Amino acid sequence: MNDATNTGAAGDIVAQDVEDALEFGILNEFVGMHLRIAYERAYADFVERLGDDALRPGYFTILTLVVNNPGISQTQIGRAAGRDKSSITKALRWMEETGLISRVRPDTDRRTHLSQATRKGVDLQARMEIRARQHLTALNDLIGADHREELISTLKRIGQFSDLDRPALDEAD
Amino acid sequence: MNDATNTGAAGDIVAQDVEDALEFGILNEFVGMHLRIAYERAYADFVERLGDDALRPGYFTILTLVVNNPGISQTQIGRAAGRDKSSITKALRWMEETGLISRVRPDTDRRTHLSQATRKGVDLQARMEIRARQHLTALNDLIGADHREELISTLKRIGQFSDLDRPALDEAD
DNA sequence: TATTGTTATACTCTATAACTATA
DNA sequence: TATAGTTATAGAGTATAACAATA
Repeated sequence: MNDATNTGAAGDIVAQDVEDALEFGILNEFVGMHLRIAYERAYADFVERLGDDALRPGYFTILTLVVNNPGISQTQIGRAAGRDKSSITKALRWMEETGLISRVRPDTDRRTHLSQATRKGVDLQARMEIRARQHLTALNDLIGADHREELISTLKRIGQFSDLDRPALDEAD
Repeated sequence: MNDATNTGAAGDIVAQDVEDALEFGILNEFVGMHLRIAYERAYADFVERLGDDALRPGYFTILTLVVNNPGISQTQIGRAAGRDKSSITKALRWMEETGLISRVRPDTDRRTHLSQATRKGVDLQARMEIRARQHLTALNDLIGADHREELISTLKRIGQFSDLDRPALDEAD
């Protein structure tokens, strides 16, 4: 690691030679940064592979939940996708207007809106799922067949992580 | 999986009972969604653990790169952090004004700005790194000591993934 | 011609809080 | 009182494109 205690005297500063020579320090272990970069790459690959006219990953997630769970509510969608219910409103409205889903307010509880996919929604989801599987196959080539399940279960554990579960920590590493 | 081919007749729709009963379908394998959720949880834990007055993860990443690589340029920081150079400008300007870093335009190439941390910047980074390691320790408890390296190397591989490396894919799964 | 850093701008995704209508 | 969904608003994080200075 380089000496970084110089307080700012400008004369002796020297440019870093090449990118490869950089020191990452704690960033090598900084899971959050690697999660962000990996997420962005996965997102971009999905969009490139499915084309600009297809639904984006977030909407695909919602539509897939509706297709697989006719009668799902907006709140349930939010919980399943790890988002606040308010983040789902616009997507569902758009899907209803576009004819991908229909929503019903049941007499037994007129607060809730139960969503189900229309034929058009089911078909779109099915077409997208084929492409999505190609995307996953490409990712799996990177991940390695024997590591895939472990990766996903690890990500799920991190996703469920909350400060409630959190053990008290008094010292570093 | 439920029958989802209903085209919209409203009478027979039934609410999903409980969240646990939901069908995720392809979403179970949908790495991108799990990456996003895991990233958000990791980000939130970092912020909670370090406090509101500390730098956020993005700025911590930049400051750490500067501390570990005196003389690093803005473009190098961007590449190392997986972001466009334009996304770094505001952070570096702010850190300079706050006295965390100083920047020098060398006579050998007056286009570039070489950053180095001041004493104040080094101290802040060191204090934050202690807390950041507590955050990583908590994450590692979830990840499992024996899975940590593999997780990070997998995330790095996904992060470097580009359509250039991408093999042609003609069929699903 | 190419590169560094800057600026203006805009986009995506998401949450918070206040609201309504129901329960 | 509590819950489902809506709305308005705002924030974080980031990229694109055009630009000036410099190489």
